[in-house]
Amino acid sequence: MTDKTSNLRQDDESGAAGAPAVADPMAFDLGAFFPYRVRVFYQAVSSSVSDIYEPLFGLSVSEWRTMAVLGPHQALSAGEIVERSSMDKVTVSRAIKKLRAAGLLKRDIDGDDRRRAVLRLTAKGVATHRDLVPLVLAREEALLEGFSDSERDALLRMMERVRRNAAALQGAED
Amino acid sequence: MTDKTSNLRQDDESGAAGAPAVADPMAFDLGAFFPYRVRVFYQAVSSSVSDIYEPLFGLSVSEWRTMAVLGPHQALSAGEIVERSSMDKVTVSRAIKKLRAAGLLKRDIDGDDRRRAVLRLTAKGVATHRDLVPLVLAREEALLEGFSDSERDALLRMMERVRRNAAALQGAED
DNA sequence: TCATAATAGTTTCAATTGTAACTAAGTCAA
DNA sequence: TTGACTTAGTTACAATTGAAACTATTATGA
Repeated sequence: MTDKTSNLRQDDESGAAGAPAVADPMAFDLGAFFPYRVRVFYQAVSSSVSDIYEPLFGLSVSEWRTMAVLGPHQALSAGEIVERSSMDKVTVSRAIKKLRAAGLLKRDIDGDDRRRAVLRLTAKGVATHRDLVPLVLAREEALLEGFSDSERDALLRMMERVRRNAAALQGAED
Repeated sequence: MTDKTSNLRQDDESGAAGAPAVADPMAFDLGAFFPYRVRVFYQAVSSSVSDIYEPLFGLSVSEWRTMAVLGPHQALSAGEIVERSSMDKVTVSRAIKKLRAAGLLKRDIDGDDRRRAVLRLTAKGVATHRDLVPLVLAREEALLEGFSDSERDALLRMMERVRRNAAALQGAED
């Protein structure tokens, strides 16, 4: 098993124009491919957190995120939850439906604009939020165990730089 | 909009035992939550790469990964692809089915163990792999634009440290 | 050697997800 | 006004996914 760090050969002269220099396309190593590493990283983090809120509180990812957004910002519309959670509106709509059925969230139709529904945590929702938040924060802390403050900062900054590079490759910046 | 970096307050005295110190559970900010940032990062990277292989080659994520693994390691069983791709066997089985239908991959039953099927890229599969790999590597490079070698290294190392922390939280190490 | 267990891979089923189409309500301009 | 457009949110539909059950084959142990 080769243990290489990168698929790119930076001292290669041959890749004159657009296509980058590659030692040998057939030698491509998925395990060294940055996006693959990102996925493995993401999956580990993601399932580590959902191991908290799923079995203990019966919440799906989108439900947890909806609760999380509503915690500090009492009284948001579905659209505002979409903005603050980077989920799409269908996902949010369904999360709201489930959370309402579970009695964690209530909905009031806005008097001025009757298309708009204002969402609030119920007393039960607030209690759940209060119980859940310290647990997920503890898990966050455990994931970053051994990282100094400046390392955490460096990691977040680099992730954000990559994200911006990705956004620049699409039309839509930031 | 608060622009805080972390939900944790490290100078808080109150969190004596297990539960970490939190300024105020209701003040939890999803946008500052590390796992949320990881997801945003992952989604940007992931869709940036699939923008290459999906429209241009009609491959799904799992199909691309299967091709990628088979490129350098001609002749693997489905199980070996599972190991090298961190996909589950159902996903791999389906990717193989599609790739066979597309004529990119062929399957031979192992003579010694007839449960086992050995998979190889066809000539067409090799050609596709050869065309595709430089494009995804160029995209990888674009995502890491502006990163020095040592920064790339630092990012990968930190992602791996987090992943190991996550693995340690489950039973199964590494 | 035959019953049981293990392994490779596939299929079934149910849950999750996103796109597109849709309903309902509000805005705006002629 | 009223007809066209926009916005908020939901529903319908199709694709993706994973857990569990299943088929087929091989290994093992009494």
